[in-house]
Amino acid sequence: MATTQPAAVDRPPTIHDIAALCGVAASTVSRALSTPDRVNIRTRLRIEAAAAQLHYIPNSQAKALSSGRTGAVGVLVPDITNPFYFDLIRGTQLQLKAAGYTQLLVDTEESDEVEASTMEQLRKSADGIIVAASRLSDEALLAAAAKMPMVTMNRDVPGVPAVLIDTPSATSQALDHLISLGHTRVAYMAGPTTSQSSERRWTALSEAAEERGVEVRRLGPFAPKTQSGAAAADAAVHSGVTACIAFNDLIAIGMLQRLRERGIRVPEDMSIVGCDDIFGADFCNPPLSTMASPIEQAGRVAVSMLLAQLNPLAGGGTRSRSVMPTHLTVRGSTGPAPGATHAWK
Amino acid sequence: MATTQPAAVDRPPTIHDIAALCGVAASTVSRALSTPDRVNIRTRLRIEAAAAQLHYIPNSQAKALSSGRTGAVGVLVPDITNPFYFDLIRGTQLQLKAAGYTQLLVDTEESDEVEASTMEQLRKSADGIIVAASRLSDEALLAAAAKMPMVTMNRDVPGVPAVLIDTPSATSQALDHLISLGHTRVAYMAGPTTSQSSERRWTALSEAAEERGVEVRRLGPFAPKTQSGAAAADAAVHSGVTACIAFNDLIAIGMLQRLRERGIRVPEDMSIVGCDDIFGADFCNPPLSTMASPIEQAGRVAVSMLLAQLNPLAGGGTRSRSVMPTHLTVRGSTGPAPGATHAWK
DNA sequence: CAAAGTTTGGCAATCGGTTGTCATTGCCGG
DNA sequence: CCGGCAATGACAACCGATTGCCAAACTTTG
Repeated sequence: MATTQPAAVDRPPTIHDIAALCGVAASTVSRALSTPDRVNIRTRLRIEAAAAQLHYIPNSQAKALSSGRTGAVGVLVPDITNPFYFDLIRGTQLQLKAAGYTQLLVDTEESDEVEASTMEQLRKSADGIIVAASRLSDEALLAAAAKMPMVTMNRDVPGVPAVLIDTPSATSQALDHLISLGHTRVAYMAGPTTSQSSERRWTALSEAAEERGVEVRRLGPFAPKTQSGAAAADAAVHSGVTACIAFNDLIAIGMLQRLRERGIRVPEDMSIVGCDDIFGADFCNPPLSTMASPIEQAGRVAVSMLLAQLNPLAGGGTRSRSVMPTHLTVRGSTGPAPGATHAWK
Repeated sequence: MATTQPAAVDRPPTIHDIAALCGVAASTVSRALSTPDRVNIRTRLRIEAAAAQLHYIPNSQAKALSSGRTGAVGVLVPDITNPFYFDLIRGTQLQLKAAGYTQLLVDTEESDEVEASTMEQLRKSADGIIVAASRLSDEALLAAAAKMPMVTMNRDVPGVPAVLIDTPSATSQALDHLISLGHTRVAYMAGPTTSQSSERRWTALSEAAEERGVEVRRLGPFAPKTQSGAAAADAAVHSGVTACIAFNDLIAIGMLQRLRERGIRVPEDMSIVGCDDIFGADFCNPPLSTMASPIEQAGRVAVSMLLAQLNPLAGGGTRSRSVMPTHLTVRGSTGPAPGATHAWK
């Protein structure tokens, strides 16, 4: 029978091939595969067998086109090479894969324009997006969130679901730590002015400083890269502080390198606290005291929140905000202030 | 006129909306936008104006479905959190974006199965793929390459275009460096057995050792993670060598940490050479001597080679192999062998 | 000025599915 | 034994573009 022969062509099988093989309509195959209950069990089994035999793989493009759902989620990060995002990306990747979604990772190059145009592009090719450290304005974010399901990371805009890392509270831990070591003049090495995280940290830090009666000055802004650490270190030394809390570990590590070059000892002459506990923070020299949090888990949570938006049917109230705890991890880059006397001496 | 009013609906505009607005057929709009020469210049301008006015954004799904081209390229890496891939990913991302392609990044979790199934999935949603450090067999890779345009990174399979990083030749530089420091007993800390890079390095290294009449032993395999460094360090110490060449910087950095814990000084008691010059290699303690190469550029080259396959029309003969140079960067983790006498003494 | 050649742009099929509509079938109780 | 209801599966429209084919309009040439 010429009509019964298995797909003679090389081209990947479609539901039509399966339909022909089983003697049913293509739509029946579609239903058997996506709405099993709406089809006779025997027919379904036949279809499934045929699909397996043909090594059928559904065409995601076609599926997306007709159903409107793409099965993909965009993940936007400002800088892929920033180690902070490694764990985040891995977290989202794992959780998305577990849910059968594909991750579309995009580096927005710390640019609000790239970010905006990417979102526009993704609007039709993703079911939702996760935006880390957005550079967009609150209004722009809100508008974008209205057009497609979205979860932000480290960006708190009312009305947009977010996963926040509680670094503000960690900054007071860091400050207390430094105070307990006798430091009274501390600097905050700020990140990009467009970074809300940096602003939030500074706010928390200056409030804490006021409560505790110590002086904290803000220096910068500095780009979140190790190269900026040199300028940051010089600024810190010039300002006369004995300890610094950096916007993130990249700046902190860069400072470590610069201070070493200049012969300024850490922590004897200057204490440094980073933020994020990125890859490298534990083996730099000296190992960096830093504010750590479960970043990979943050990525998973972000995905869960997004998927909850996408499939409201499933149980579980949709939380619109999730805060990840942060704690200070003390390593070798912080020590007693120069000339400080121990209280219990 | 009810018919002339701009798209009343909220839904994103399609070519049909543009066609209606201009009073032409949808196909004309399609041509005006993708084959400008085949349409009257005035019509084209009208269409372009309408498209701009409507903020038209072509639906990539639909485009992919009907044209067969998706405008996306898959990039498969075994482990996103390995810093080695940061620069690679950034290189591919930049070059792909410049060419108007989208990058689909997937972490294959060092698993050949995940890798294979990902390729299968990507077959319909990407125009080609770049596979870094594949865990697949030569046959499987060759078969996959026959089904879709592919470029491998650090994997040399005849018939499959590849970008290779010339670490083998760098290993002899490393060995010469160690020999010049008086080392005669050297260990190679191997990577995963499924990694062809590791095998190629070992082959080159043992040949070079034979030529130079020094002893090199192979230890391992070790997983390419800092955690494996502890076992590697212990094995190295136990074997009695005075210098190690590690499969990559992660292992080397892990060794550095372990040796420090055990009170073994680097480089006084043991010299360590890494490979890749990843983020962190310059600020670990001591800074790591390592074999460096232009990874980001390698990513760009891989993309160029793939795009050349996709658009054979454009000039430029299709190279099927590209080798990136590698050089030894000496930092603080290598020094004179214990008890060695300087030759010029 | 007509014949021949070249643009130009519309029609309709197609990509591979999803989904609404509806006819058919079979089972049930009355 | 028949009407009514649920289950089943075929048909066809549709998602938003691309593209082969062809007719109309225009240009060139003899």
